[in-house]
Parts: sequence; structure tokens; C-alpha cells
Amino acid sequence: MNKKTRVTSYDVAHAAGVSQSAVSRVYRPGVSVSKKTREKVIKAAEDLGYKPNAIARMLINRSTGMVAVIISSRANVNFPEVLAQLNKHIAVKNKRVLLFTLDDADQLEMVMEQIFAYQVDGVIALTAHFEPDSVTQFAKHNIPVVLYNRELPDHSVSSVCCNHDQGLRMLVDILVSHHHQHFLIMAGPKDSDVARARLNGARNALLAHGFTDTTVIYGDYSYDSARECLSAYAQKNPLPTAIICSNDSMAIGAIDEIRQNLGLRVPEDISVVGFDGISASCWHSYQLTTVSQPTYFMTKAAVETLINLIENPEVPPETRYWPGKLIEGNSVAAAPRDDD
Amino acid sequence: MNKKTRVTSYDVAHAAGVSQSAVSRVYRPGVSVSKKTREKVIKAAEDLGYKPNAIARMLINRSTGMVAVIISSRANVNFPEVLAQLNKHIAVKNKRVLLFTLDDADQLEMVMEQIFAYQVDGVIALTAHFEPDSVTQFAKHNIPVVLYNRELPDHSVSSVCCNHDQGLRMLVDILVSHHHQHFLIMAGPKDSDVARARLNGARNALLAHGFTDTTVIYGDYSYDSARECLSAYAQKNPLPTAIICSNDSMAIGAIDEIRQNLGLRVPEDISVVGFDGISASCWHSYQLTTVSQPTYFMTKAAVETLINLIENPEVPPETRYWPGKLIEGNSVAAAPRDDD
DNA sequence: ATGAAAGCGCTAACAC
DNA sequence: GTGTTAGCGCTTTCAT
Repeated sequence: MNKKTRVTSYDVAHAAGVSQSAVSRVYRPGVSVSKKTREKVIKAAEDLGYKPNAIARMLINRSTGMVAVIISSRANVNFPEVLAQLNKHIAVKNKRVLLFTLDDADQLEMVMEQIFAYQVDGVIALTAHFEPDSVTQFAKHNIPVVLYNRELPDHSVSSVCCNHDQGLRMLVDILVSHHHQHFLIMAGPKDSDVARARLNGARNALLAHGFTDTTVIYGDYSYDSARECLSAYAQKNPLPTAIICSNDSMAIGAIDEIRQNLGLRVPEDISVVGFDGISASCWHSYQLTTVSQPTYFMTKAAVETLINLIENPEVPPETRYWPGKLIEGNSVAAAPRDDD
Repeated sequence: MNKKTRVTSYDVAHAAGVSQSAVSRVYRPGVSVSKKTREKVIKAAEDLGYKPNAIARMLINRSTGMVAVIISSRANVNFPEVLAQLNKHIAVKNKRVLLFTLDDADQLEMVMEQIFAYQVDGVIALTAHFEPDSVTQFAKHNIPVVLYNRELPDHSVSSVCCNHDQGLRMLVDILVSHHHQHFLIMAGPKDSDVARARLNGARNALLAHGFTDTTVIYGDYSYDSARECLSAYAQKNPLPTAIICSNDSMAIGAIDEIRQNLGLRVPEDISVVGFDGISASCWHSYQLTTVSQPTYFMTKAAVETLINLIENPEVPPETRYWPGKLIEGNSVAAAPRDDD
């Protein structure tokens, strides 16, 4: 009943009448111990309520079994799903997730210190504000890093990405094949890499069809921001026939704004496309045409890439791209007659 | 450039020409060191790329600064938000979240072993399959536990809960005041505590108005399950005038099913209420009448309760209830004329 | 197969 | 204010 001090392998050794190293051996996989001592030790351990201390083990093994996952709290809405899946895949590999939030660039230093201090086996970064310099620092300390949906050209890091360009090409192709000519791009927050990638993807896809200088309005990935920025835009500008939104939440916000406040129909008057394939995108009221990210495969790949890097530090970094999958809903129709 | 061995405080001490403990002092808050040595140490540390090793520190301090958060992956849809907020509050307290997933009862043993091994400072459990026995075990090892939205009567644990009874009373009162008499309860998964609490809350609230034996159908908290179970029910039974759903996702599924496949209107023909106050609940197409959980306050309270328990092990466990907040949308209307 | 002894990298008395 | 010393609880040679 001593509450101050915890039960150690010495206590167990004493109670079992064996040496401390015997106890240690019992709790290590692939070490030979005689049946007799093993039983004595197990018995004593149970009586005393002994649990091996992983912290002490880490100090010697130089491996904590922990993977730092860095997220930003106001990221794209599908991040929670990504986090849950990463966690499961990491658990399968018998490691644990240590969570870090990075919202502002000025927290970077502190978060990095923490991550180093905790001696994690590797890092998966889902966040912006993770600059080339951070990557270099991790490399210097031999901590493997995998970026999720973020590329750092010329800074050899492994990354796992959805091919946003290809996804937006599919979406734009559909709009163009429906004879749309007047577009509006609703982009995500300017400091998000994914948002930037999708914006560029949309621009390039439009360019490929000869549409230059498409107007861009900026939301923050949220439903409300979409309604606000579309409303503001509509008050001073002629409406497009198609809106390309950088994620599904904003696309749904745009649809509601069009229907409720602009008094128009989707898709008859205005077509809307999104990105992500969140569950709400196929709800009956929206039936969004969008591109879904293969989250399951991407998260699995991220974890496997990281584990591989941890076990074989010499393998070169690789970038793996996954194509998005087009989901044709009911939010795109032929462009209304053009009155130009 | 030695990659095998990391730099320790001894290396820094050697380079700076001071003792190892001098280095240690520089990296500990509230310890006095002369400006001169501090500078020498900092300089040497930067040159060598020294980072204090938190693992070694933990071994002595008996505090890892880690809090285990146990989630189940197929939990209610608002858990990701809860997790993100818990993480932020924990970070503010200068601790870190170590994530564990507990999906099946038979993983319990393993997860418990892990949590013990990692010597976490405390545990926040958001999961089912967390039996009284688990609580007892943690108590035996003096590891503070806080349950989130889960009560274990007679097993003194601290918990932070939304008052589901009160929330459902508000919802039922609204339906009754709109003259509804024919109800249907759409409950969540049977192995979820929250779902059970909400089911009981609905039953009791109806009972208080004299409605007994209300029919219950079971979904799994998801949009799709709501559509399926409502569709199956509607094929063989007369429809109610009001459906009480155990969460918003199912309420939205019910609304879509009613509108699209049953050919009826919400709220004119059938009223629907939900629970949670997820962001989609106020989207224009649904405008759900629901009760929102004060997630911010609940997560904050959970963390504060835990920290308090960590710092003062003698404080008695407490259960804190938070009332839900009624959000009146546009999914409830007067009951259609009763033809009985 | 088992025990003794030497650390892993740090903190915390204790002298000076 | 600084250095010395003794651990924290374990793993890992090295003898036996």
C-alpha cells in the first residue's frame, strides 16, 4: 500500500527470489528464461502489481515507439478523419501517436523543441508553417519526416499527396464539357498549402482550355466564409455560370447562398464543384460533384513510408501521389444560354 | 558528424568547459545560473546541436507530461472536434496528448498495458468498453482518470458530461407544445453510453408527458444508417408525426429520407429533432432544431479536472454536468391534424 | 539459464 | 553559483 514509490523490477526480483535481470528477461520478447523462473516472476509481478516502465526502456533502446503527428486546428475539415486513420495505422505498427498542434508560425520553434525533447521515432506533418528549415533540422537529427499533402520541392523529404492538379483538371473538364465559359474560383486560406495547390490546379486546368485571368475569391474553407465571400462578390459583380470551390464545405456554403439569397438554382443556373468528398457532399440536398481523396490509402502509405524510413534510414525520400476520384453528383448542368 | 551517438549534456559541458550539472541547470526553469556560464553553455549547445532529452528527465521526475486520450474510432461524429479541443487545452497546460484507440472490448487489456507502460500523468477516456474494473486498476496505480460523457455510478471517478436528460426534455417539450402525440425514437448504437443516455432521456421525457412505450429504431449514428432504418420502418408501420434522433447526423439522414423517399415535408408533415449541434445542423437545407453540447467548456473542464487531480491526488472525484443549449431551427412545426 | 555490474541522459541533494 | 555524487528503472554484456 505504499503510494509514494512504484513497483520496480527489483521489488519483483526480491519477492520472487531471483535477480533483477531475470525479471527483465521475462518481459522481453525472444529471450530465453526457464519455465520455473518465469512462473515465479509472473506470480510475484501480479501480486505486487508490477508493470514494466517503458520510459526506462526507452532511455536504453533509443526508441520511444512514439510518432509525432503535427496538425493545425483550423485545417481543412477532413483532417480529423485523417488523424483517426493515421492513429489506427500507427497502432498497427505498434507505435503511438504523440499529438502536436501548430497554428501559427511563431509556435514553430517551441513545437520543434518539444518534438526533439520527446525523442520521437518519426514525424508526420499535416500542417502549414512547416518550412524547409524545419525539414533540414529534423534531417540533421536523423528524425524521419513524412509530409501529408504538402510538397517541398528541392528539399528531399518524403511526402504523400493527393494529386490536386489532376483532380481539378477532371472537374474543370466536366464544366467545360457542359459549355461553361464564365468561372469563379473560390479558394481556401492563403496560408494553406493544399489551398494554394488547389487554386493553382484550377487556374492551370482553366488555362489549358484557354480561360485566362479567372477571378478568385478567398474563403477560409468554412461553410460560413463561403456564403459571406460569395455574397459580397455577388453584390458588385456579374455572376459566373460555374463556381470551382477549393473544398466541399465551401461548395455547400456556395450552394446554399445561391439558392437562399441569390434566388437561383443549382445546377440549372449555376454549377458548383467541390473537393474532398466529405460525407455531406452526397447528402440528398447537395449531391455535389467533387473529387474524393483516397484518405485510407494515403494515410496508410504515410505510415508505411515513415516506418520504412525509421527502420532503414538510408532509403531515399520519395514522393507518392494519389489521384483523386471523381464523384459525379448533381451540381453540374449545361451552362445557361450565353447572352454575350 | 557522428550519427551513431547523440549529443548529451556531457558533450556540451565538455565543449563549454563547465560541469554537466551546469548544463542541466541552464535548461531548467527557475534555476539560477550566472550569465557567463549560461552564455557559454548556450553557445556550445548550439554548435553541437544539443537538445535536452525529455525521456531521461521523465525517469527522474516521475512525470512524463503526457496525457493518454482514449478514443474509439467509430464514435459519435463530433469526437474529432472534441479531440482537437482537448489537445489544445492540454497543450496550454504544457502537457502532450498520447493517443489510444479502443474499438473492441478485447483490446482493453492491451491498451491498459500500454498506458501503464508509458507512465502517463493522467487519462481522459471518451470511449465505451471502459469498464469499472479499468477505473479500479488506474486508481490502484494512482493514475487520475476523467471520463468524458460517460458516468460510472458508484465507481468514484471524475467525469464531465453533457446533461442528455435535460437536453432531451427541452426537445420533447417543444414537440409536445406543438401538439405532437405520435413519436418515434431513432437511437444510436447499443454499445455506446452516450446513445444509451440519450435514449433513456428521450423515454423519460416522453413518459413525463404520459407517452409510454414509444417505438425505438436503432441506427449507428450515421446518416446512411438513419435513412436505412427509417426506410425499413416506414414500409411496415404508420409514420409518427415527430422523430427524436439521438444525433444530428441521423436527424439529417431522416430528413432526407422523409423528403426524398417518403415524399413528405419537414417540418409540415413530420417534425425532426437531433442532438449535438454539429455545424451542418444549421445549414440552410436542414435548419435542425437540436441541442448543442458546450464542447468548449466541457473539454476545458475535463482537462482542468484532470490537471487538478494530477497535482492534488487527494481531491475527491467529482462529476460535472453541463446543460445543453437549445437551438431552435425550422424542423419542428405543429403536428398535422390527428385523424384517430 | 542466471546473476553481477555497467551504463542510458538526466535531476537533485550536497558540499564548496 | 558551481562541481560532485548518487540515483531514476531498465537493458545488456560478461562471467558463472
